[in-house]
Amino acid sequence: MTTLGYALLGLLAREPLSGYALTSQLKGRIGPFWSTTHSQVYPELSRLENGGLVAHRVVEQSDRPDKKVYSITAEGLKALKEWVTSPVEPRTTRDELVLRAHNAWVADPLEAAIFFREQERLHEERLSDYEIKREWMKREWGEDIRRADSSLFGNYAALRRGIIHERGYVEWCRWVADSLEHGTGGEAASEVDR
Amino acid sequence: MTTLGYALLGLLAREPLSGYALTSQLKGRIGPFWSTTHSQVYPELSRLENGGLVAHRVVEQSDRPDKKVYSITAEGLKALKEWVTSPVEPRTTRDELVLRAHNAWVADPLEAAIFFREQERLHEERLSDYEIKREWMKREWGEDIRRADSSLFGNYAALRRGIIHERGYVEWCRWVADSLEHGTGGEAASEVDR
DNA sequence: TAACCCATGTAAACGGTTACATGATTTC
DNA sequence: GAAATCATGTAACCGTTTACATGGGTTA
Repeated sequence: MTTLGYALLGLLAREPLSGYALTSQLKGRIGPFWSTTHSQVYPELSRLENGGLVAHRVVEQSDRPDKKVYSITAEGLKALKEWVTSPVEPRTTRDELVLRAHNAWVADPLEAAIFFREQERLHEERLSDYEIKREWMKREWGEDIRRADSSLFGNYAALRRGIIHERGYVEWCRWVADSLEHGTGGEAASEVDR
Repeated sequence: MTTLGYALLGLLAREPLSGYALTSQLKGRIGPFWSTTHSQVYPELSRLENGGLVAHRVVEQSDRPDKKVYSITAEGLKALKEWVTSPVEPRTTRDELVLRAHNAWVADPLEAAIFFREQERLHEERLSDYEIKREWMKREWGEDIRRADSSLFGNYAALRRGIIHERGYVEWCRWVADSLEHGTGGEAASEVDR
C-alpha cells in the first residue's frame, strides 16, 4: 500500500467521493502536506478496489457526465485504522530553499537577501491565510475540532501543522535575510539570533 | 538541471570531492533536507561533466581503490550562483505524519496519543542533537558563521532551519498528543492551544 | 572470519508529474 | 466565442530507491 492510498482512504472514511472529487480535495484540503493529480488517483482507486478496501457504484447524471462514487469498506477502515499508529520509516524532507541558503555565500549577498525577503513575505501570506481558515474553523465547527473522535479534529490538526510550519518558515527566512544584509563585512553581529 | 545537481555543485564549490565523498556528505551534512544514494550521484556527476560544470582527475591510491576527484569549473560556479536566487516553482511538502493526524479520529484515541507522544520524543531528541551541533559550530567557527560570504554561514543556515523545523515539530506533536488525551469526551478543553 | 569502509558503476522498480485523449455543460 | 468545470482514463517521462555487481583493505 502506498501513502497516497491511505490519503484516499482517509477522505473516503469521511464521505463517499468520486475520483474527480478526491483529486479536488487533495489540491487544497490536507493542503500543502500531500497532493496528487487525477492520473495518479484513478489507477490507485482500481488497486484499492482490487484489494477490497473500497467499492464503487455508478451514479448516473443527466446534466453532467456519469461518475463512479467510491466508498470505504469495513476492511478499508480497518486498514486505515491500523496504519495511523503503525511504525514510521523515516523519510527525507526535501527543501530546496535550505539548499539555496546553503549556497547563498557564492551569490551576491544583497541579491540573496532580496530573494529570502521575498520568500519571507510569501510564507507570511500563506500563514495569514491559514490563520483566517483557523478562525473560520473555530467559528463554524466549535468544540468538535477538539474531539479526538471527530474527523473535524483531523482537519484542524492538519491546519495547525500548516500554521506552525509557516511560522517557523517565516522566522527562518527573516533570519537568513537579516544575516545576509548585516553579515556582509566582518563587523559585530546584532542579536537577531535565538 | 536537477536540484540534486545543484546540491552537488554546492558541495564542490566548497572543496573537490569524489563521488563517494559527495554521497557521504549528502547523508549527514545538509542533513535532513536533502539526501541521495551513490547510484544517483555517479550518473549525475557524468551529466554535470558533460555540461562542463565539473571536471575530474583520477587520484591513484595504493592502500585504497583509485578515485575520481571532481572539482567545480568557472561555468559551474556561475550556474550555481545564478540558481541560488532564481525563481522557485512551488513544490508540495509531503508529510506522512500530518496524514496520520488527519485520520487519527478513526483510531483508538489513547493508542494514537501514545504514537504522537513517541514522535514528540523522537523530534525532541533530534532537536537537542542539532542544538549541540550548533554550540559546536559557534565554538569552532566563531564569527565566520555570520559572514554572508563564508561557506560556513551556509552550513549554519541549514542547521538553523533544522532547529526551527524540529522546534515546530515537537510543539505540534505535543499538541496533537495532548488533544488526543484530553479530547476523548465532550468536556471543556484546556488551553494548550495557541 | 565476519562486518565495515572505501570506491564505482548498472539495472530494475516505484511514485509522481506532465502530456495525450475525449466530450458535455456552464460561466464570463 | 473562450475559458472553466465536471468526469475518466492512458502513456511517457523523470527523479528516487532498492537491488545487483565487484573487490581490496581494515577493524572487531
